[in-house]
Amino acid sequence: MRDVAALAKVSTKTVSRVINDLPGAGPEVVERVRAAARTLGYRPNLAASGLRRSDRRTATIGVLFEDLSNPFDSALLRAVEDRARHNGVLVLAGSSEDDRTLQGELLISLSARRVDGVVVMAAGGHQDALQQERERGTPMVLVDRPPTFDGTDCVTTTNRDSSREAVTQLASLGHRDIAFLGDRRTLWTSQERYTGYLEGLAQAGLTLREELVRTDLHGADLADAAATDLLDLDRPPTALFTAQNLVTVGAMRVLRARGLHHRVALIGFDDFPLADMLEPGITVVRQDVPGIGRKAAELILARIDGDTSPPVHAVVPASLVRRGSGEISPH
Amino acid sequence: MRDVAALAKVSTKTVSRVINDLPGAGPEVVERVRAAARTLGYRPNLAASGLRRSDRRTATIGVLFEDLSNPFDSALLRAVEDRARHNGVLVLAGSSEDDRTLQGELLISLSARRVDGVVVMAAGGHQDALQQERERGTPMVLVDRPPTFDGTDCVTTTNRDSSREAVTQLASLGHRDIAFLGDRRTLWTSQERYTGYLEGLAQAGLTLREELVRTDLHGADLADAAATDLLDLDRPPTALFTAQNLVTVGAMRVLRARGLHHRVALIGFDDFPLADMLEPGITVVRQDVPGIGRKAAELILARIDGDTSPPVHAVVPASLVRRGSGEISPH
DNA sequence: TCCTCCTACGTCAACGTTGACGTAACCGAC
DNA sequence: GTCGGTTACGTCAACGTTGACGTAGGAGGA
Repeated sequence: MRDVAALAKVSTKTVSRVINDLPGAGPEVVERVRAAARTLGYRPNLAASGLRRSDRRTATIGVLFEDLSNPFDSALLRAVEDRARHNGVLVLAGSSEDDRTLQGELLISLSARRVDGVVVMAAGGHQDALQQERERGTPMVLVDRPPTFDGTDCVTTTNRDSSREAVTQLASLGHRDIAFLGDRRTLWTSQERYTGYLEGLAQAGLTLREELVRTDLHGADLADAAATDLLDLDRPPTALFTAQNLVTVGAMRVLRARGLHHRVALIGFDDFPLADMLEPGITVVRQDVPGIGRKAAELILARIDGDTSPPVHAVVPASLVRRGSGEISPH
Repeated sequence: MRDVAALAKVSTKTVSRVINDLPGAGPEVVERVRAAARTLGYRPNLAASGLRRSDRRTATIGVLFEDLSNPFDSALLRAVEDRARHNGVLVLAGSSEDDRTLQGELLISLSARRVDGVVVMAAGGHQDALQQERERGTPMVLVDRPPTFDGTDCVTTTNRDSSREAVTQLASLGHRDIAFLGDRRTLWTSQERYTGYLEGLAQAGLTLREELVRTDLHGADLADAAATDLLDLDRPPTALFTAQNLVTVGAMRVLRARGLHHRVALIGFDDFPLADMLEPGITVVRQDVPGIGRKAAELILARIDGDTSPPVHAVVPASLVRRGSGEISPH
């Protein structure tokens, strides 16, 4: 900046005025400064600027999801990024692996970089680190899972209602033995979807068969094993409700391996690419991922802009997409 | 920091020493400072620190890919992120939409935030903005596509050789009418894969039928239309080589719609989730995405650490994954 | 003519932190 | 007892930028 000022024969303050489009600089001075900045390849230092400015903004938000290579997470990131860029805000992204310790460390890293706010997919278990960061004043929006503490915005989907709808649909086709395959029980979404499953059973007048419920299926291998085990039961399920996308894929794989993919019904929570191209197409509960991301971004940007209205829990509706696998009757 | 110093009854310099684990602070002073920092919830300001430190690092790198919601890009991001985190480095991520203007703007945003280096998937066309940023001294690694200027590291895959291998495989089954469906011709990868296609034809003694070559298929809709058009030819292709993952999906969709998915052979460039679960399984050229990401991250971290060895063009081998669709004979 | 107001600049200090350097106290050696 | 060296601190300025404030010169009105 000093070099630019020297080349344009003005003070650094005037350079500051020019690059920030502030009044108080004559037309030919503006042109001189612009030219000098161009020839020197000058780029303002946003960190130094933020240090001095009164609002102390970095125009950067943090995004802490579970796994950025998961299609759900990356679609969400993209939606947040698009909305943020609209405001000139960039995104510092990290994967927490659903590990509280790692999430806490990443949160500290983001905090040290003075992000203006964070959008977090909370890791399972207690949320002490999140709550602490929130109480330090960091604007925060949780996505996918709600906070266990007060005063924080959050955006989720209709986990329970949509799960109930899926199970009701299966029951209406005559299924009486509907299995539940879920992700880790520590996750709120898993619990909600399980509750929806129970509600669906109850609504259809079906009794719960405990042995048809498998949870903590973290990863495709565990899902494979659980599905295999279920199909080996004396009275195997005629329909599966898989409550997470990787679990759905694992179950599908097992059904195909056994040639049962046209005989056992399957509804999965979360859509995934190519679900429509399989034989049969996979019926899923589709979340409105761009909608969730956009909403989360709008909330965090509003909070950063000083919105102090009461915390919001936005629920973005999911919808059942019928493609065939969920429309298979029991025999 | 001043508050911590006051509470611990030391100078800010001593606080600095303690939080940076520098010598020159007695054991009980260290403890007092740590306690004070804890009770006040103090977080060092990395921006201010970087401003003053001699190396001027922000421990942040920029990642500029085409579309973070594309599985290829997000897997790459994740690989870079993992390797970077290992060094305490965080990732500022952005999607360029393959738009040079947008990419340039994002590059300026990253530069203003003083990222230590950038990993870029160059947008098609000229790379003036990239070159300019590079010449300003920003460490840079290109992925997926090489630079059109000198002095910059890059990591790509075996586009040409693997494409040739795919076409050779189809020809060896007796296919003589092999179509090429490619992404935008401005992309280096498209050109390389097309060259590989030509080499494969030549190697098999086949002559090129120009009408079987369709390029600039940006997006699934264009791929659909091109595939439809090809299959409507008087002498339609008996095999398709699709040179990008979205194009592959579009072609698959058309083949299925026409009931030709068991009759027309298909090999795609880039693997995608569930390619193995389709009927038939889709034969693809699989890139080693984690390998590419790791290599790119290692290169940029090394450059940031002052590695001045000559620029590297790392080529990470891809491999042909046979799943069925590429093993269909012509009648 | 003189005063006021505005415009177009410049000067200075401060944002939070650390490098360079200073200093007081203590240690061991001669 | 003095001296050189080490340890454990503190002081000061500077990183790149901007808010607060100052000032010179010109325009406009009474």
